[in-house]
Amino acid sequence: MPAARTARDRVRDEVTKEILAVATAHLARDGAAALSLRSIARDLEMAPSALYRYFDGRDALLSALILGAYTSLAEEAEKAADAAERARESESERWIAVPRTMRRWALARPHEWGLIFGSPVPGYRAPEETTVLYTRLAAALVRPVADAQRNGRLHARRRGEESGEELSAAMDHALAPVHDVLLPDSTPTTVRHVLQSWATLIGLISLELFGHFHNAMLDPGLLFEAAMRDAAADLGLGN
Amino acid sequence: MPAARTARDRVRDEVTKEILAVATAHLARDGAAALSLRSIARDLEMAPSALYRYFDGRDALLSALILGAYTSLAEEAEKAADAAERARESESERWIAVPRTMRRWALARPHEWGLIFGSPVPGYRAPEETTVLYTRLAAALVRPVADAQRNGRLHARRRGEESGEELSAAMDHALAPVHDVLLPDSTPTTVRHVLQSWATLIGLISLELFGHFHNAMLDPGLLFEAAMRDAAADLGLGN
DNA sequence: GTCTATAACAAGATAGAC
DNA sequence: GTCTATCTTGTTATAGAC
Repeated sequence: MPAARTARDRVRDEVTKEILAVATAHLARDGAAALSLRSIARDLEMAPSALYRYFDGRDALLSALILGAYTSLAEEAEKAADAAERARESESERWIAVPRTMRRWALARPHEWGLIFGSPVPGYRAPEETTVLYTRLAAALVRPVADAQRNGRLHARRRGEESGEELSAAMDHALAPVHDVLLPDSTPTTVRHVLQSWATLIGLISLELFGHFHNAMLDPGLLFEAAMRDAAADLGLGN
Repeated sequence: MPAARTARDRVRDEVTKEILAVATAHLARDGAAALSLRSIARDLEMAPSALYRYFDGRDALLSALILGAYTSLAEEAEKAADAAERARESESERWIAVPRTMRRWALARPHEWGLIFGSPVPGYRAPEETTVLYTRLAAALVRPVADAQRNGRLHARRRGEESGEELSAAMDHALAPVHDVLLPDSTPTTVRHVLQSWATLIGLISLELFGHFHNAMLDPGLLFEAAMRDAAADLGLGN
């Protein structure tokens, strides 16, 4: 049936893109809270009500922006992971590639970072498709770990085990989803370290972006590099 | 001059408290974005414009709420640090006490956590007084580390040093503010580990609270405990 | 059917007169 | 303290143009 792309369809896509472009610009300038349909309509020189032909309302537009942010971040991460893989860098360098790219991405578009990792606006919960993109992002980050594991070149310190990690049973179960989807060949300890590194990574970028390092940590980038290096060592990635 | 606390002053304080109480309740129910002066005024059965006699506007009210959140969190953290100190627990247990309290606090009042550690609403930047409270919070967290250091019972692994931490110069400078204010007797490596732990701590709680562990990490509390235990080990705190 | 504009409604923040 | 006026916002109803 609709294999035919009518002229109207093309115009519709065009206008949709324009709306999203203006909305993204407003988001970057004023933040999500200040996003206003009327203001976007003014910029586009159309009536506010006309926007409703393209988006169900403010919430739907915001959802589209959230989805766009997720997509952009996931794609950037995958590109970085691919590049590091092709460049045959050391394992720890490959590991750091994605975090570094995420930080750069975040610094370039802080409000979009906030859309993903900031306080969720109650009501407009993230659209369903974001879970797929979240997984793609996580998979890009984890790829060097999975590769090293597969090649038997992962020499984890198993810090926890040394001191007798007794909670394995409950912990294993709690880690199962990530374990199964992202790192099926790895040990639970590796999965746990990956999750902790994920928290450190998100925490460092958010603290920097949200102003918590102001006058405290003078060079967040330096700390970030050191932290991700530590994470690589904890995971047992060679350099 | 106004050493005399007139009756009007007392009433004014009373009403101010009532406003803050209602505002806090609304915040907990609907989140910061939905905070509405009119709705608060309705609950208090007064005219919306009357609120301007007590707060300069919506932004000022929100600033007061932010300040309240900081105060509450800092006080809870200090109480937890005091209790752990009095209980003469092991050093790693003392270290975990404050993070554990922070997580509990956050789970009980997620919107207030978002006010402090979530995406900042552009415009209402945090009031100046928050820096003092932020320092009190950090000092409570760090107290066991400083004590162990002072008693010569800190056996840091100095993981970074082993592999030749060449960036000491720039890193030392970047760490200086935290070093001087919070941990003057410690090594830069300890300060760095504290900052990384801080990021992990904030990251874990935020990820949990903002829904990123939904269907991924089934028991965030377990991961939190393990991560903070790891942090204690990295810092060289005995158990 | 599809798009757009006009107009209207409800809710909100805020300033000023009283 | 209140009331009123002005401005902004999201949203919808309606009617006309392609």
